[in-house]
Amino acid sequence: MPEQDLIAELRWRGLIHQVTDEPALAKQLASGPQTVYIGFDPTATSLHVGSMMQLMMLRRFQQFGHRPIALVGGATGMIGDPSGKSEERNLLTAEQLQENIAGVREQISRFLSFDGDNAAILLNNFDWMKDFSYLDFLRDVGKNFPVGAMMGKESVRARLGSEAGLSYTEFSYMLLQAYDFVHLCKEYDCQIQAGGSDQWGNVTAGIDLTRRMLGRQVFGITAPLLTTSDGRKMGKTESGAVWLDRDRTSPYAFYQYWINVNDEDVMRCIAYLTEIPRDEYDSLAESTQSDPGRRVAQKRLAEWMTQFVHGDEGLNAALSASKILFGGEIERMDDQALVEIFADVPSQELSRDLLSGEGFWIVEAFQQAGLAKSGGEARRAIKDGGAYVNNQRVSDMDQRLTESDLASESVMVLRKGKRNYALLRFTGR
RNA sequence: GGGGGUUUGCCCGAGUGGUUAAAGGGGGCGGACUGUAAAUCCGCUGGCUACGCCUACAUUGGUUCGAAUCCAAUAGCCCCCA
Repeated sequence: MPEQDLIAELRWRGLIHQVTDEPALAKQLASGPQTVYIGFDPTATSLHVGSMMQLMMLRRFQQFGHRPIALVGGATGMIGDPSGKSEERNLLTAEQLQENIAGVREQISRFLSFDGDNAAILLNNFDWMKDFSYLDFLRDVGKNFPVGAMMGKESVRARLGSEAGLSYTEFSYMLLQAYDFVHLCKEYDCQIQAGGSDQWGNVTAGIDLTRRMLGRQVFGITAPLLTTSDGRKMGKTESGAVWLDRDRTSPYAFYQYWINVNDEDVMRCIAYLTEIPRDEYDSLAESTQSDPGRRVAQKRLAEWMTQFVHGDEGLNAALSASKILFGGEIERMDDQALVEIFADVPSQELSRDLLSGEGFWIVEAFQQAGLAKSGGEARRAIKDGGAYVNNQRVSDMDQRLTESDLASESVMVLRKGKRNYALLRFTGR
């Protein structure tokens, strides 16, 4: 692919929020392969969909022949970036940080190519920060930071104006990140730092520092944040963030998240997060416009994302689970298949004896399954017509469950409302 | 330190002696509609061995046949004077 198209590619996808000296950067990009870096905070053992933007950004650079550096913030993670945070962060423990770094590294490595002329590089800034003494750092780096300029940064101003305040530690964060850029520029000839728009302050701090310390012009480019049309951050559900790690967010839940994206947001997600090309994008946009009910764009987005993050088998699992959970009869299935499909659903093990004799009272069953906090709540669900056993509505308050109500050898599928499922497994004797 | 006010169910907020498990709104949960959406509409929203019983209106103790409603003390919050 011709290098000069990168900017155009990023632009039509809406991925350029701010750039420093765009004409010079365009020239630089056109002059040959460049090295670009993005930092990732090891705040958890997994990245979430918010970080996908950054990951994809590196991929896009790589696809256009540039060399990406993914920097895991082992050192900066010890401090905590105040950008966009309204309160002082708790410091992570050393062990926690180690685990996080390992998890994040593993994930990043899955999405970049480590072969060829422009093989990606994975670094940890702890490696060059660990031997930097406090005194040396103050003399070499700190000296180049006018406090006035630091005070002007949005991330600092926001916090100083609030009750939460800002510790010296977090105040110093930007020096560390800025120095990363200097280091990468010196050691890897890295001249571009990318990131989310909340990183603008840190990025420009790095650019200034590089100019002062190395006398070199380097560039910054930030992408917009992934937000919904009403301004909220995307990638959050009631139960928390949407993670890339299948143990935290199953392929099914991941798929469902994207399927449910609003019409107003879906095209932006496709542009920002996928590599679906322009012409298909246009036809999806057209379809969303003319026939929103079919949700062609949502399906494509969910499919692409799930496939990309969880592979073919992840996507297949998500698709088959979705099919059953949103309609299908549940009958004559086997334990194995049921448990797989309902992998996300809470389950309870109960004694099989409950099913013999009189049977197991439906109200009690819903309580045990965790679908109702009290008997009253369970009764209400039944009265309101919102209680289902194996996807069939229950109307009789006094119903007793027996072996004939099992959906498979030992499992019963209870549901309250549209989507609240729970499994009861009747085992033992 | 003195004076006044306030305290209600998940939240806000009516209610000043008896059909009050407590108006109304929000939220939540169901249902209908729908596109596994949004909007809209409807129902439910203390517990239980459930047409009955129990526990609830800051806490404790009183008055009364009967109190969330009256009295007293205690605690929290708010305001005014010093």
